Amino acid sequence: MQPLIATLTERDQLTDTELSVLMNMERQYREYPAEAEIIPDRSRPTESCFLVEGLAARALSLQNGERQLTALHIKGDFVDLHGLLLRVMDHSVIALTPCRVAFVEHTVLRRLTESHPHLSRLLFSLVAIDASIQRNWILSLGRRNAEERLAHLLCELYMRFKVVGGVGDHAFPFAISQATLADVLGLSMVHTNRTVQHLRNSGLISWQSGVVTILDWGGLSDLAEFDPHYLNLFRERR
Amino acid sequence: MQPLIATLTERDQLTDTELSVLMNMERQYREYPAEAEIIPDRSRPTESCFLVEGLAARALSLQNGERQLTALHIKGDFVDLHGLLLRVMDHSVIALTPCRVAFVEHTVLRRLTESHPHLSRLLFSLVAIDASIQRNWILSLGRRNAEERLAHLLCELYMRFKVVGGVGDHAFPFAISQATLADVLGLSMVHTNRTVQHLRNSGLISWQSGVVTILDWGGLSDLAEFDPHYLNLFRERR
DNA sequence: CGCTAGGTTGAGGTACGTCAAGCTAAGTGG
DNA sequence: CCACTTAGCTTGACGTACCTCAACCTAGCG
Repeated sequence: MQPLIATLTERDQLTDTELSVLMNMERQYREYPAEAEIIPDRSRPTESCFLVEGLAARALSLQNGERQLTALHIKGDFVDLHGLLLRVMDHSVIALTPCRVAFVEHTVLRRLTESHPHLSRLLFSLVAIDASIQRNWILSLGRRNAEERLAHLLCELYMRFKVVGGVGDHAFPFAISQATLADVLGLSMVHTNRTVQHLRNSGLISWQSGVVTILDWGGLSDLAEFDPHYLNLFRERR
Repeated sequence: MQPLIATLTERDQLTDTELSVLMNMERQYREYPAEAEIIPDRSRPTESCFLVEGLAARALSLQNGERQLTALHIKGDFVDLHGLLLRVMDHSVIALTPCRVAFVEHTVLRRLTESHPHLSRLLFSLVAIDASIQRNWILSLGRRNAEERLAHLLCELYMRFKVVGGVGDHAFPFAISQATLADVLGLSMVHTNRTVQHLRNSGLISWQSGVVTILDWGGLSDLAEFDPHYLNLFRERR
């Protein structure tokens, strides 16, 4: 529960009642190996889920098999809250690394949203923050070159990881293959590789055994024109 | 009010009470000329708005002045519902053509969401549908070439226009410059021009005096691999 | 009649993609 | 301990989808 609570309290204060509502929320934990499908496209989930551990993604594909990941999720992210609103999935959610996921019945969530309006708004604001992140990905894909795009992604991930903890000094776990990263960046694998190497050779980052370390935060965030505002990492009456 | 009600009833049935709540919702209309800023970036709106007439967009920019539009909005779209959740804007909303916009105080909306949970969910599901559209733009920008990207956009817009009416047979108003379209597609103006011409010369579309006509829906939607499912254009208990 | 915004065209450059080969490290079986 | 396999990373050569620059064209408008 810790990561989800951290994600929420970063955005607004929770009352003791709200905290205990969350702590006591009926849920079921499931484990997924890397590459597993957590929620299939076109399914009609009857429960929503949040990530407790691991890295997951939303995936969309073309008929020729090309794949684009439209969001990356880390522990604390309510991955599928919008399933509560949309009913039929328009994309799939997959585990990129082994994942531990907590599932909550829609009925439980719906009851919660009706009895705790503030907590409900706070939860839905996570959906809005996700949308805000997606807008920034659109900006990256449309107007940033490969290097800037990767730099921006790494800045974003570091800031998000800092909220839920478990990161070292400017370092965070990122145990995915470059082929997967290519599906995030909308690039080919080969060019992704060259882009990663370029950031490494510029001394901006290191990336080894599944851990990214940002060696020069100023340099990387300047290159990316990174402005964390869109992540809503501030307490606000919501 | 008609377009908003059409947008909502396309997704779920409204009770008479909900209809009258909407009809009687306090609101204020404002007009904007093309290019005007409807909601500035970094502002803290105290009201949300929906489009009654015209074409609007969400805009994000880089320091060098390059611009990316992250969403296109037509009449009936609740452009800024998420301002209710996020407080500080992370992008600007601009009028692409002359726009008529209805503003509703956050206090009014908040009261509504607390007294009418179903209507509230239905409104928030519009936010989720926006996010779903954004995911598809990410797919387009990451994995579709210029022609497929434009084809997909036009298919999407036609389907959305059909819901709110006022369109001819496979035709809809699209009175923007190719430079603006380039900012939607993440392309240069020159290449956008060539892409438009190519679709025209293939006999798939015509685009003149601000009206796009899809001459060959099958051809265009095949080219785009368009599947309207993500627009949630079906009635569903929400 | 001239001005202007927007559309069109051509020529040349570049950031990417594709293909194909080779490398490295970790795991597997003998 | 050593072949052998495999997944992932790396490199080079070459192709192409897009970008940039710059000119010109067109229709609408004062």
